[in-house]
Amino acid sequence: MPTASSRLLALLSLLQARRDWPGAVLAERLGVSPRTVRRDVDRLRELGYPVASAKGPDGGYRLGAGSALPPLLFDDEQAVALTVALQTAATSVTGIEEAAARALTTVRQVMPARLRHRVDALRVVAVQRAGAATKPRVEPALLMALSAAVHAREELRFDYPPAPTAAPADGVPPPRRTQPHHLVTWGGRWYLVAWDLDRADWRTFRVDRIRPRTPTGPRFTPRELPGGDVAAYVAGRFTGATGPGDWPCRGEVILDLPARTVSAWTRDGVVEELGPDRCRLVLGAWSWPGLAAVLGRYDADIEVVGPPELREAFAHLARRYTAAAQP
Amino acid sequence: MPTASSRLLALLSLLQARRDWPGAVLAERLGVSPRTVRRDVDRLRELGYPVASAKGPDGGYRLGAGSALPPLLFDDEQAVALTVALQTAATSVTGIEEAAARALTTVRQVMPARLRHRVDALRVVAVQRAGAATKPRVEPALLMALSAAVHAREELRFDYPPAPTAAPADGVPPPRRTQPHHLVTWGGRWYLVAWDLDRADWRTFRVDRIRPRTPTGPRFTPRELPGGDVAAYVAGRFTGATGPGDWPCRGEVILDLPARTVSAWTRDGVVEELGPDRCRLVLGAWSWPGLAAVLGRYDADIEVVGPPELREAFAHLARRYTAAAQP
DNA sequence: CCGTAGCGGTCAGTTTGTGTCCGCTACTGC
DNA sequence: GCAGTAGCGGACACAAACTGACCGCTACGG
Repeated sequence: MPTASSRLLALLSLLQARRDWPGAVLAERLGVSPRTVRRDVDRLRELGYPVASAKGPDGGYRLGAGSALPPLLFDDEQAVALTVALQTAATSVTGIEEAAARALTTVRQVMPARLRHRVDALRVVAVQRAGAATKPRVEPALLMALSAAVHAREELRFDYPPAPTAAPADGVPPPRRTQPHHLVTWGGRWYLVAWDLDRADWRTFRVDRIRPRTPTGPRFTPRELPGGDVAAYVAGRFTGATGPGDWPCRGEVILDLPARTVSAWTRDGVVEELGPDRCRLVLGAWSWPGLAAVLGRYDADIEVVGPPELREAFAHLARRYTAAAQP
Repeated sequence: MPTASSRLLALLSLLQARRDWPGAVLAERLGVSPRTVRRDVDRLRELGYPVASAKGPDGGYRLGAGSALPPLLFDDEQAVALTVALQTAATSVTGIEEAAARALTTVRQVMPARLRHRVDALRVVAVQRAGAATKPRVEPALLMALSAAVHAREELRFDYPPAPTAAPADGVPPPRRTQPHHLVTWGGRWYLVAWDLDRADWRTFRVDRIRPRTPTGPRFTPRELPGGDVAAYVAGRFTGATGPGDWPCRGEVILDLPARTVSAWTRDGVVEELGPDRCRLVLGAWSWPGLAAVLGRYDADIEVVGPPELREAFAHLARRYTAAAQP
């Protein structure tokens, strides 16, 4: 039998059972020398268990907070929030579902019995919106690394292979040099909002395509994001001007509908009121026919402001729809 | 570092998180050979942990119930998952963001310092998809009450006011009598999947409209959901037959595109492969023109299978698009 | 009846664990 | 402040274990 491993677990339960354990007693109980006990305690500490020790007479080892002692004082709402958030984590963020499940069982352990029961009773089924399976998985370590750079305000270099749809460039693109400002999740995908030092402009990078290079660069002083609000910036990024690989097509139309109605039905895009039953809509999409199709959703007369490609797409779709309407 | 001992703890943690773990997957996760995984499992069994295993295809390891686990600690991945899940909780579930934030600070307290720093460094901005603000807030207490009924298998009576869009009925509808089976979140909304005793059929209720009545009824024996899988049932509910207030229009078309391509671009809906470049798509929407418009996104020839309303909608949209294409 | 997946034996090479010995430091009580 | 106690940790040599590779075997499901 593997004496070392099982002894470690035994040591854990001994430390759990009593407040103070002199090293000599532990040595005897575990059948090893005091030196080995000290080594085992070290190992536990390396694993993260907070083992406190006191020197001098009445010294000894004791298991500190963090694993058992103070049952975590959650109120009911916190317990519900924890459970729901961890059980549905996969819906908004791919790639961490299993870690989230483990985290839930871990916190469960340090809860008072009453809350533990609540957690057990709360079983949530999070149904993915279809298409979620195709979302890229993001490594927790990568998230951590990027966020650490944001937090430390350290310049970040990374490789960023172009999207496969992009035209093949000549040779390997040089690494990006950036000042990372925000880590953002939007629609189940991760983005890094950063100032691109070479392009001297803000960029929104897909986290799953980022390959960080070491070492990180010097510290930088954060700039102010245009508009100040990250959420607004990112939301606008996907509807406004063409970003790197995002919304290659962007068009402008006038709809015979109240601005209120249109914005209620519009996920992204900019709506501007022109009259009680008339508004301007600027919207982005991956392709011109796609954009034209989306604009058809509004069941209202459409006047194309531009660009011409959008007009052509409407003509294209009109032909296709005419054909589809034939029995 | 004692790789063997910590690996045992990691193995325990993994086994807790999921029902079934193929040996090969565990081997990869732990960074050892499958042989060593088998040995580790043996060790756990020697230490008294009930690890069940199944041979053959779909085999794997699973942790039996009932054993007292050693105090497990958060590892790096759990810390990241916890932080991300709690910071982005509002994205998938409205109404718990504040409780989630408080829960995070509470959990933070029982983490080793190293992980605490990681948590602090991980700052995530969760950007709502537009339209999320209109999502109804759901009370944690209500979720808890419903989930408790599901867990306890107690029949549930509740008032369920009809959607405001429905025709005004005469008088107040009587309370629903149901056998609640699953609590489901989908696209930021909450649903209760239950067997409606009066209608003798399955129903999907919007949680935010449910007003429970007390007391709850007697215990019931769960029925089997058609198809067995809740996720599939709910997903189908919103794309298939008309549910309560969901997807009033549903149509079927054949597209000249590979099924893979279509499902990659389809949030909801059922895709069926008909050939290498041909597939059937069943999709739901709020209106016929809306459905026709969405189908235009795929930039492929469309053959309408039915219903006739969809064909008409295509003709309607064709006229509109022709007009829009005029300068 | 075949493919998958868990089971377990053997073996060699290497890593780790262990006890012993020893000097050091922190705390307590006298 | 001085002794005694108890935890800390380096060094070292020997023993034990762990690990991966390779093997054939057994259930199970289709």
